[in-house]
Amino acid sequence: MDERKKSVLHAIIKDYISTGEPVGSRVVAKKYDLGVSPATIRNEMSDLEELGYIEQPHTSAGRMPSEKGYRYYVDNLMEKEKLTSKEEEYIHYGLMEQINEMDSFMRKCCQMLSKITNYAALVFIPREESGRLEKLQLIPVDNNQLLVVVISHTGVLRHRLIRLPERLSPTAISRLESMLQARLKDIEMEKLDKNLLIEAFAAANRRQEGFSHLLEFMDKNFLQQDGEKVFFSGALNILSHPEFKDPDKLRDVLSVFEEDFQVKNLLAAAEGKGVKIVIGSEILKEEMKNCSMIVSPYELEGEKGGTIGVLGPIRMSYPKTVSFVEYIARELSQLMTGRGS
Amino acid sequence: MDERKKSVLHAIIKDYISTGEPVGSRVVAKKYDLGVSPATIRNEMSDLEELGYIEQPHTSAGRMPSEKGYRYYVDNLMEKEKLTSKEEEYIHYGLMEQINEMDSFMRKCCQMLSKITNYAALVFIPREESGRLEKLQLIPVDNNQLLVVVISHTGVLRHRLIRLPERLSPTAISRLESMLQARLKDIEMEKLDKNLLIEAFAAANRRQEGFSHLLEFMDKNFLQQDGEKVFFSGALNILSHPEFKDPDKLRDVLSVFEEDFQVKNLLAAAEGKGVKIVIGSEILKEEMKNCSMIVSPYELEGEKGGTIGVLGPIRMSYPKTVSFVEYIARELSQLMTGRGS
DNA sequence: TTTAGCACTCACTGAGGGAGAGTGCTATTA
DNA sequence: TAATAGCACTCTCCCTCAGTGAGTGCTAAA
Repeated sequence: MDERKKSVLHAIIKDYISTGEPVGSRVVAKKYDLGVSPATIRNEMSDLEELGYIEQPHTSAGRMPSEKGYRYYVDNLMEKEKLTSKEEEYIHYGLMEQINEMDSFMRKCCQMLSKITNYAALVFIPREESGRLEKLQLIPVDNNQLLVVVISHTGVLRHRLIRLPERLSPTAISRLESMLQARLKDIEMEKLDKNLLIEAFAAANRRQEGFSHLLEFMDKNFLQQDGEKVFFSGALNILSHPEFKDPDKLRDVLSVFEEDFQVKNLLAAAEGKGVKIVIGSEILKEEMKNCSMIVSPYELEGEKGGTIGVLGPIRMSYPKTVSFVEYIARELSQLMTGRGS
Repeated sequence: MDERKKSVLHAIIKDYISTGEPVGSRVVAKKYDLGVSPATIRNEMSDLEELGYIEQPHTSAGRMPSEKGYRYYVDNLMEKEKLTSKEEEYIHYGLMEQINEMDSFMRKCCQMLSKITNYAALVFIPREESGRLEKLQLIPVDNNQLLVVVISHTGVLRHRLIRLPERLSPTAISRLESMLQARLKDIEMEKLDKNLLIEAFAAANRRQEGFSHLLEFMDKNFLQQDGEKVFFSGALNILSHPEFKDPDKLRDVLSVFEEDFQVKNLLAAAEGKGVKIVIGSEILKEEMKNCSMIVSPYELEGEKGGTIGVLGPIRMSYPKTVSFVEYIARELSQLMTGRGS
């Protein structure tokens, strides 16, 4: 792969990304003046095709990059395009607006990313590490209801209202509370489900406490947190890219957005360190073979957080989009650090 | 509008709904034998067109219903199509699977509706009436954090973790607790925002309690519940209807699903008693002029709940879809009654 | 009032042909 | 030996044109 071949490949990919049309030898020679004639370019193109970096939709059409070509491009040829300070400001102040509440902030990041890139944006928020149980408190609401509040040593809180089969006296409640507290303290919050409570109640029963009928009123994931979350935004941006004018392809792509876990899998598969570009069939999902993803991890409170990224057509404006994803992931990490709540 | 005109209109609409093609006089005469010749039908059609119930895409094409035609159809001609007992069972047991948790149950209803009708389904859950404050409790989590729990007389619960600027002694906390409790008891939960707390703290300050610096750590909608929620499902079903093969129309419709509040407005506009059918431009949203909606209110715990409905092309299978919406709204109301939590 | 007959309209389809873009090959040049 | 110019060839795209078929509206007859 000599220098000239690289230049030709680079020119073809740049042109194809901006026009969407197969690019011919004449255009390469003229627009990206490499100082040689179209004929020479043709020879180089012929070689590049043999090497698998470009392909022809049909004889007598220009060339367009293959997946391998894109791969080579993002790995070796592409120069990231820096954001202008205007863009950075726009993003920064846009995100600041929603800084108060985690969920809406994440949503905002997602919207911002989709809006500014004009691709679909995805955000994955992992299950939060909630630590060990620190405190359990029972608060009587009225004669029929009892509020169970559980707090972990990291400050994560869960609560649940349960119905009481009968009135419990304040002393009975506080006895139950200290029994449970003693029994469950320091246990992993993740393990806090009904089975564990059954055990705890069984132990209490051995001391004739007789609370076990309470169990009937708790369901299986008693205090289990929902955990993982996925946001996406701008799914419709796909409509504006001509490669998805075919309804079947469109359906393929959009169908993934119908189910959260699919989006999650998508992002999970691309996990890694730093910005990562996944091209076409490298996304191991048949429906996505016409797409590329650019994803980046982000941090929460200085620790590994989730993943944020965009999904667009393979013919994506990589240099700019990479910078956007990178910048927003960094902003997100910074803004989510040291703010509490 | 004599009987024969009605029959012709009915036939045209039925045929058009099932085929999507403009229907000609020959087809009406043959398939829906009215005992007259195509020529007679043609005369009737000519009249119906003059009356505005049907229209022609171009001369020499068959006729198709106008919005007015559909309106007349759903009001006067249509017979609801009963569900088979198989369908009822399928829905019933499908919904039962998710009965435990309100949110996922609503989501399930929505999915069920979209799946079984093959249109897009929408569910609106209104802000819950949460009643008056019954009990306020402060639970220290650690030296830096305080959990505020608020319970209404109807049993609705909200909580919030706040950071403390400094350590507070248990007695200080319980003093604060009883002060707030006394001050805020019986207040409408809806009004519970920061302004109210400022007042409460101000009152406390007059007695030199000095907790007002806590205020800096609360944000504006301190204990405000998010309230309204919107689910939708099966937006992609629209893709399978040929009237949306035009990307612009498709975009119009799908864009509404990008923002919750738009979906909410859509449903809100169609509120009423019983199943309601909204046709084409009756939906007062330009983007939706090619769609119809069938919506129904549902009940929560015997009281007015939210709205559930489907959105599809104007050429919708009304008789069946109405029954589906009706049945699911009824199931939903019944299953959401008398289960607590 | 209904029907049969008939001329007319219009969308759709497929064939045919020209234009244009681009290639591959070959012979020539530096 | 590498680069170039020339040229024939290929293939898509677009336009036109005629044929077909579905369906209508009108008129005259039953």
